[in-house]
Amino acid sequence: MAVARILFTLPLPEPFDYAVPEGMTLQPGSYVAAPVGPHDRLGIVVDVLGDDVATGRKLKTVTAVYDAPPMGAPMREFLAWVARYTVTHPGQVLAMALRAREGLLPSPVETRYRATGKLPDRMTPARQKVLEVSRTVPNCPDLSRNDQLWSAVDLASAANVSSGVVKGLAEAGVLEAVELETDPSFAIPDPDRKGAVLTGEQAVAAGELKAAIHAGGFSAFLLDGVTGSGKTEVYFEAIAETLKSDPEAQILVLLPEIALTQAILARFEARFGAAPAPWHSGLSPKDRRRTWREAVHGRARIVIGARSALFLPYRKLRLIIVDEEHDTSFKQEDGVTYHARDLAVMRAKLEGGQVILASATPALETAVNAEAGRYVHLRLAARPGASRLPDIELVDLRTAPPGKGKWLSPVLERALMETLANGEQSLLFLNRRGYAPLVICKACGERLKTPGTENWLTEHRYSGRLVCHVTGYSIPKPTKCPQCGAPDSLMGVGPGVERVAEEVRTLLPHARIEIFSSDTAQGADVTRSLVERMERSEIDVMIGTQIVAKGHNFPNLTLVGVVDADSGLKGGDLRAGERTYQLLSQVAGRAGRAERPGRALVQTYAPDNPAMEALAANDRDGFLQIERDVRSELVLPPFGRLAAMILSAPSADLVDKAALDIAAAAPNGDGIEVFGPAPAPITVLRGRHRRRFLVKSPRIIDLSAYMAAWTARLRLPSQVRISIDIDPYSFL
DNA sequence: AGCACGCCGACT
DNA sequence: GTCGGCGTGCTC
Repeated sequence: MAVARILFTLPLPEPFDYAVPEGMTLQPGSYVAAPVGPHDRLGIVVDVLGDDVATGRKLKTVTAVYDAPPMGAPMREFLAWVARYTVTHPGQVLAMALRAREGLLPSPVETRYRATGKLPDRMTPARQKVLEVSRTVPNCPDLSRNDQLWSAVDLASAANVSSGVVKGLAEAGVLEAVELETDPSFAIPDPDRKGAVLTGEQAVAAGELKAAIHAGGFSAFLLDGVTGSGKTEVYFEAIAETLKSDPEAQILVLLPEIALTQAILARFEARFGAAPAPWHSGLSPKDRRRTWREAVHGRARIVIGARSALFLPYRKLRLIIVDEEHDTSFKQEDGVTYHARDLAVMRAKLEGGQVILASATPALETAVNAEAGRYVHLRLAARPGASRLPDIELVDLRTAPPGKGKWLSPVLERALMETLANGEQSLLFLNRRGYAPLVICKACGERLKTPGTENWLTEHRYSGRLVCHVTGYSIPKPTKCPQCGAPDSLMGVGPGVERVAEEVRTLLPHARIEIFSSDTAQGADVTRSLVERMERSEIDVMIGTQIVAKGHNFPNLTLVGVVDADSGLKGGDLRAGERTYQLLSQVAGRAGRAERPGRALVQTYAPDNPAMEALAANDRDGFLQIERDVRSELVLPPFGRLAAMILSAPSADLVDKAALDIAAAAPNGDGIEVFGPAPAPITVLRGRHRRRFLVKSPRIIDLSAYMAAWTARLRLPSQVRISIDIDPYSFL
């Protein structure tokens, strides 16, 4: 009798051994159920061993093996590598891969009815009505074909009869029952449909990708081109080539969550004649199960998803595309902390496939890898068609400040007036929701905060509330100061989009003004309607948060004003300059995308900051060079390594005490510096007080191993929890 | 992660 | 005298 070594989706210290029953064949990667304590649990076989391993041991028996292709060796290696790198339990990483475990079972079926053409022996008005309705197509989103397939309930209610009538007709053979899979397979993409005609430069890039796919084996590419340069068309060619090269090949396209729109799905469908399989946190349990099952069986050929789609156990993953690879939403911040872009490269390497990182403003890490030759650098410089990048001007707020109580400088005010007079549109960008980011009492100077924290409350006039953007805490705006009791003394300080809108209304009383932020654009419908009205020029001035930076193309937009370009630079975040550059160049790129030339005015108190200078000069590579030198000098990523340890406990007292013990337990290491403890970026989260250590090391040090060694020897009170974040992104 | 076992405070 | 708090340890 063989022995199976099984890794469970539980934080057990190691894989457990089980006897394999007669007649069950298992192999490494098989999905199995086996008893752990009183319950059967899901796991995968990591090894199949001889019966000598069982001698002298009382082993339990594997309960069942699921009918799915076993998880391949590259995926299992990937999961093990992720666990080690992120200092997480292997079982917990496995749980991420098996998040839709219902997909291991066959699709549920539901019974539908259709007319057979036979007539009942006895016709009644009710039966007549049912027959009429049954010849129409039900309004059912799951049926892509023109199927006249009705569920008994829908048919009865559409015909306005009782379900007994339908049942009777089915028994009489007038209606026939059809079993329909609840989770049908996805349509198969067709790589031979014609794509867009590529420009010379695009064809060269596509040619390189195709050659690598044809040659096989791991290779990584940076597809580097401004918005509108045709990156998508180029990687479509790589997808088509991969589909052609192997009838079982699967392709994963990773996008920032916010970019996973109907529009991008439609674009894939137009190119390949089939919509890709979607994967993101908002999927219904049914859709989640469907995509998971189809991915595991290798039937979903193209999966398009947010960062977690990287953990699906594809049967044969050959190509990964990370679009907008610089986007910080690829960094998972809670639970298992990982960066999907970095992991995508590792996964492609282990699978022996290709990975394409696409961006107009590559992350420094990516640029450095490309420069070092680890990635093939494909450049798309030209913007096809008449559109061109806007002229970017810095507005020096030190010499041309806004009037008292205002946030728009005279230069920007004039530009807004001119643009309106020309019948063109303006977009003002300010990455601050609400009316004012801080509320103080004029009488006593009290700053209103979320109780028990240092988080300021933001005034929202739209809703008449004070809201904490960190914890979600929210109260109606008090009529008197909660500290000193002075009436009508609370005053909003600093600008938010609502206040800027108010200022524009005063400046341009006849303009049509809208705010576009996560507060005003709740739900896909409202968002779409705002975007459509902007496209149809029914809005003159749009004031938006970073939600406007992504992807929309407004042909009549010719002026972009950045109200406070410096806000992103504050806070000592090591990627602050980089992120500011990426965001601002993306926002500025919204202007003048059609025939009309655009203009971007960027208000700043720091016009000589390298990020600002490079932005004005449209010199991305120059900017990256400066950032690179700074990071290299300071031995920060990607030239050094960083890790964070966050500890939390129900009380500040407890967490501070634990922090001292943890600090004392830090192992010594050559070149390793430990900073902290300090209050964590979010000091109080869900009732838990948090402290953080930051660890810095040279590149050659295995920082994951160091963090693992440090935590392994800690003995902490059970209320204190610790989590490790390798290569943290938030520092504030 | 669950779940059971085990030792100290407010109840019938 | 018990019911129940959650701290500690185990699961092949």
